[in-house]
Amino acid sequence: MRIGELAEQARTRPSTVRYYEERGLLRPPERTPAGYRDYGDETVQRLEFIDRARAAGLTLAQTAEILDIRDAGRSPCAHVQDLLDRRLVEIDEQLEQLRALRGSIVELRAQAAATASEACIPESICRYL
Amino acid sequence: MRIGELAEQARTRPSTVRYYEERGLLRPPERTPAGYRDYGDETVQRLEFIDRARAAGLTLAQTAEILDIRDAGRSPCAHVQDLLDRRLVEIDEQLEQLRALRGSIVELRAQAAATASEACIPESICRYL
DNA sequence: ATGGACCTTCAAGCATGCTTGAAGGTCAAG
DNA sequence: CTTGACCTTCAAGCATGCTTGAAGGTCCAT
Repeated sequence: MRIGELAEQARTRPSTVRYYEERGLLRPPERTPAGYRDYGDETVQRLEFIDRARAAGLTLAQTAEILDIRDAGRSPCAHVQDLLDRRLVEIDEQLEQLRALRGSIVELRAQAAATASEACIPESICRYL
Repeated sequence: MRIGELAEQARTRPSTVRYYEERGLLRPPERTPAGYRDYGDETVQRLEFIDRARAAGLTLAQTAEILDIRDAGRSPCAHVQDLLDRRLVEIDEQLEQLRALRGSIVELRAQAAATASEACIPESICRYL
């Protein structure tokens, strides 16, 4: 299978497939006599795995690590569990930051509403901030 | 006041101040005979405003817009209110996405826990994803 | 007059995940 | 034999908010 068909089956693009190869997520495939990349069906699964990893918020570097472990013949599950656990911590931190940011914006609005518009003098630029 | 002292008073750095000037958030200041930038005290307030805008999650481009309006002699408050309202919508969307992502990771973990480790075959790469 | 702290400009780098462009080779159909 | 779709490599661009580096000028104290 050539790169175009592979990309289509995995719902991505040739440029992305080449990029993944460059980043070490895909191993360099066989080549046809003309130099075209020639993939087997299993590469579709691999691209789908990469997509699931992405959907879980893992970086390409982390995904490459997982694939390297699998390619070395070992089970990446423990590593993946660890990555997901840490991702969960990060997500909770991000959630907390976003909630704090949301709170401060709401508060800014409340303060501005309670402030006479005359208070919005050039020196302070804007009473909303 | 030269750029180093300005940066110190506003708790930032000379390189940042120059960058803000380049991005249009600060107007080109006077220059000393030697060509050094020469700032007045009000620039400290302006840098502090930029920092508050950043803390509210506004981009430099948006902050520049606000400052342009103020520099044109008009009140940017209505615009700022609009920006903050839209920022709030964005934050809510991001919160929703993060919550969804969190949920799917938790679910992945639950599924993996319920799956025999034998199911973690090379073809599927990892039962966690 | 020399050292060091400060300033100048302009260009490029960082991180992430790709995409786009340039210049060119391959291959099947008409 | 030409057209067009597809492929190749390598380099650079995008977006954001800066930082860092190179090469050089200024200024004050010693």
